[in-house]
Amino acid sequence: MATNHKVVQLFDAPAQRHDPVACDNCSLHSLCLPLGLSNHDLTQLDQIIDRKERYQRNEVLFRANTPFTTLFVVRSGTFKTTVTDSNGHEQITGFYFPGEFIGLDAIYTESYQATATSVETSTLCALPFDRLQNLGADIPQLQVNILRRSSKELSNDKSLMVLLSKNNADAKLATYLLSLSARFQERGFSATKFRLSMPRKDIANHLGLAVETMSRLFSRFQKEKLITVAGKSITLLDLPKLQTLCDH
Amino acid sequence: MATNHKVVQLFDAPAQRHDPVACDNCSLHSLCLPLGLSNHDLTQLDQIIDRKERYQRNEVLFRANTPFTTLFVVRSGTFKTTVTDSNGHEQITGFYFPGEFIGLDAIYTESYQATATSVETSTLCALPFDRLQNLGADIPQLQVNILRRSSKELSNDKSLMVLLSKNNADAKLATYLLSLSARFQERGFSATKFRLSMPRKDIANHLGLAVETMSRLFSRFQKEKLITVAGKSITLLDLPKLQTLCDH
DNA sequence: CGCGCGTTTGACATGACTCAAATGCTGTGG
DNA sequence: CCACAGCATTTGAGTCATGTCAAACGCGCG
Repeated sequence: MATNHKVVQLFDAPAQRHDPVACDNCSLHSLCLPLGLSNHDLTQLDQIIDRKERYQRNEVLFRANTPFTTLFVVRSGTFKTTVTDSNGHEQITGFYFPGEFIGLDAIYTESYQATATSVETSTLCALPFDRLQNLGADIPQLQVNILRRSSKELSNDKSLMVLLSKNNADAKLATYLLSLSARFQERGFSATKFRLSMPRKDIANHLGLAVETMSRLFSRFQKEKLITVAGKSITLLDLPKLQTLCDH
Repeated sequence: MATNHKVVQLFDAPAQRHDPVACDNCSLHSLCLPLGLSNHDLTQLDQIIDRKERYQRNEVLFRANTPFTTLFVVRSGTFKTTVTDSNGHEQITGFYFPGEFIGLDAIYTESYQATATSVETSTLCALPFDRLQNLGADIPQLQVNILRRSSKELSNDKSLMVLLSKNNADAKLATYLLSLSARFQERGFSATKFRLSMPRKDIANHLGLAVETMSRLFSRFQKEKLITVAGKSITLLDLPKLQTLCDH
């Protein structure tokens, strides 16, 4: 088995299959920065990457308003980013799965804009930004790849904004589930059966809904045979119908 | 006078003051790509920029799902981007003011993710992306600047997501008004008195509210002496109180 | 086994949407 | 210059979805 945990962590498998010490044999290769880089350039990139140890649940990776030094790429597990308003109310601005970048929005301001926390046991790669920029001056393709990642996150965020401006809870949840589905599929996992690594409370917060509404939605969607949920595992039964729910 | 229009267009002034034909003497210089570039590099950048003619109200700049070729920078006026779901319902994903980039989210997908439309009479600079990339290979600082712009928009979008997940209309409008205020101030305009170039309907749509709710909010905010509105012009009277409204 | 937290379910209040209509503004043509 | 058409904005009344409060339930962890 790929893991010795009692419960198979959805995203541990690919990272551990090869136990990557280099980008070269990382299963996330094609989702990440190495894309299109020569072997020589890849070796240079490899040398500046710090492969951090394991994060347990709810450990803080960095805090909002601290100096930006490092970009992170999730290798396994899940992270979330949160901002806290002056009332102390927390708002989750994003979940991050393997191959996704954390901290891109801090490049401009040179300080992290949100607090990043692990949602479950997770690992990641750390890319010191100054060294990455030095490298980028010699490897234009690397700069392009970083920009492309940033563009991709922009594109995601726009979709999320559309999701959030829907004034209909059904549409919000349906859209969110399909977005998860697409991201999992992109990573070689099932598009219809996956594990919700984050608690209901976090999904609700992220979607701007009350936990109770979330829970009721899960129940109703199940009654309507759109999904089946059992604790953290979920199966999407009727993708087309979920799709139509998205459009109000 | 800087303009011969009957009504002074808020953002016409700076663009017309110097009537820029080159980045060098453009008043948006410091907000835009030229930042930190040598004169030599700037000349090269200048040469690939196409300074488009004037757009009238409600003209389409590009449509969603068409091939991405060009980044745009607003020189004067306002643009908006919209996505349309399969029900034909439009959602405004962003407004763009002078010095802001349109199309950054299309770099990854290589097709525009939204339709861009002028909100009022506007002008812009067009940057062919392939030529920009060629130039970037020789000018690392240019690549960095583009990435920084992209990062800045990410940062903006995250804020907007926080705004949209608020389930309280007062907070949404207050946050939005303060965000406009900050952007105007950044461009050297008053932080408390400005013109809403977009119709109420568009603001409502952008914030995920009904037009009627928007209108009622404006009325109530006025009654509570937080703002004064007269048609398209608005004055923020009580920034601190607006600020507290943002936090639910 | 029992505690605590995450989740579910119920009852109720309320804020925002919908529908409807009045009013105001803008641009156009006579 | 005025009249009018069309659209944007405002205001009102009523409904409904979602939030809030409260309590029960169940699962995981110590």
